[in-house]
Amino acid sequence: MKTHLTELLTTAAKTIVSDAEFHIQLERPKSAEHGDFATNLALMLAKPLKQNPRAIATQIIAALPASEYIAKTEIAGAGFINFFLSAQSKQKVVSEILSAGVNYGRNTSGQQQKVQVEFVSANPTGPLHVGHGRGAAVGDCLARLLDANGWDVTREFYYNDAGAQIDNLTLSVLARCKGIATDDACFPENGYRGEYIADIAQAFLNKETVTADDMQVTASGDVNDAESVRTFAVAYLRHEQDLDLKAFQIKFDVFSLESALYKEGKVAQTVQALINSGHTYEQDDALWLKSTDFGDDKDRVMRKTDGGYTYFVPDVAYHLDKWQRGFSRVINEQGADHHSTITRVRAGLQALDMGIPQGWPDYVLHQMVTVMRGGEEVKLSKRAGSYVTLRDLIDEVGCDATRYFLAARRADSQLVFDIDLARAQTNDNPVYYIQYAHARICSVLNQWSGNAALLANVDLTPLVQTHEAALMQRLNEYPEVVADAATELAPHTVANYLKDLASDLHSYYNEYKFLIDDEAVKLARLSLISATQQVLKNGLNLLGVSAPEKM
RNA sequence: GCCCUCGUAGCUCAGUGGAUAGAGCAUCCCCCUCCUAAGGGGAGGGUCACACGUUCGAUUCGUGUCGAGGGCACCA
Repeated sequence: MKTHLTELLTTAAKTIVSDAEFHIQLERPKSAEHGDFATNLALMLAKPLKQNPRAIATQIIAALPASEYIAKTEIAGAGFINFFLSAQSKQKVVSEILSAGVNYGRNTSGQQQKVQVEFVSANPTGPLHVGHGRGAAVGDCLARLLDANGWDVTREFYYNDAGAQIDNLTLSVLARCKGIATDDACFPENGYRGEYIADIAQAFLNKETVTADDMQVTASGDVNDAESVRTFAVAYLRHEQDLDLKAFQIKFDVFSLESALYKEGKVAQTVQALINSGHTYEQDDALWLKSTDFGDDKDRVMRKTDGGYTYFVPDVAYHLDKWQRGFSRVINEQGADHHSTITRVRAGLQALDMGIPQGWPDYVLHQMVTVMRGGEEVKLSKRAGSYVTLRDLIDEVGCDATRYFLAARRADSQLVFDIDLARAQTNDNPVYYIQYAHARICSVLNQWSGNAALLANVDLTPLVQTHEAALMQRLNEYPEVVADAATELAPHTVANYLKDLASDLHSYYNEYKFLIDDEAVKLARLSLISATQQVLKNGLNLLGVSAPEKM
């Protein structure tokens, strides 16, 4: 419809502005009084034509080719042209949805190009916390959105399993094995003090076996074998995180390990490639990258005087690996506390001189999450010690509500997670509000004894009420929401849309009855709510939230 | 000190270079003989942090100030 209107306006505009440059902007007015679509074309042409915008609007409307889809046009405000669509063209969406089913809203703009979404990527040093949960919800939703837009999506999780944090973890577990209390002076100064460390120590002493992804590790039980403690602790925590992810219903296609980059020589190769490209230099017994050549505010050390690499070197190696695996597009979803790595990783990749685009990869950063209960901030978890775990949250409010709340806000604004609200089974809670709309429709359709398959072909002309028009208009917007959310990398817009759609449905539900004697009106209405049910389901699926048939 | 993000109703948050800035909660008033009241309708509530620019038009774009959070190591 948008395309159609754009064509009409282009034709009309050409009769007024010969060859001048203009482009058609169409928007959906906030108020129904302003029609179904509006354009500011006359306002934009006012300056070059040096004419009153309303006068221009009159000329445009006069030059507009006739269309069966448009019921009325009018000039409003400073010079807006408002379009009112015919009832018939609004009704079309219902049969479109019912015939497309789960595919309604999907498009092929991604042309099956490969895209990788890397998210969560927690260090294997503890259970996942709320922040990881936000990354998981946003990242998974991004992946679903890209898939819906025709991209070939790979979900990837990267483990920093080779750095100082892991040494720290090892020391903490060792201390626990030896029975050193967390408040003892002998306990590692920056050690991990959560209860889970004691669990790992106990399991290690019991010589247990743990499995994570593709690895299986059996503990030696020997407290003098630090290497065994290290591998066991990492495997144990990866397994824990696997369980966290499972509880959150998130699946990854690929797990990448930092340690593997070292083992396979990719870190060394990357360093050599950087040296060869001439963007490095030796100074003070260290190897430096001239990252200032690529927009960084200072040069960065790559190899320390002790011979070890700084953390960003494996990061560059990892991203080079992504590039070589054929991901011309990569989106990294991470906490905003990592934003300083962006410049460095990109600088490192530029320094390789391998034709990697300047702005590659893309980043989506999320801000911090504060958890509230009973009006007070929740900071501690018994299991993890210093932070609220994702599992605590899922156990308390459920997977659906957790996913919804963590994905329903703009990633770049700070998020307050209100546990009481997420638990509430009332209209306070947007998750239930949306799911309830879906369940209500299911209930009505169940009570109707007819054949649902026939609804795709009923006569829709009885759908003339204001509530029906509003609902159809909303359903019509869904494909744009899916497309825009992916373009903007903004999953939260899907959540907002669903809330609005549910609201339209509830209003309609309260105003009219569906199971009535008038067969023609009944079928048309059932058809409309059936289409609404489909879109609610498709949209909830993008968020990874279930669409229950009963509540 | 420098860099990044944010600042919109009492609270949690949407939103947009354009028409009277929206929703939910909270407050107040209404609506089940009726397909799920986990619902609906209505009222009140705003200097879109502040200032100055760009623009026909700025809450939206730019600069500065203030406030919140984060980042600024041969830590990860």
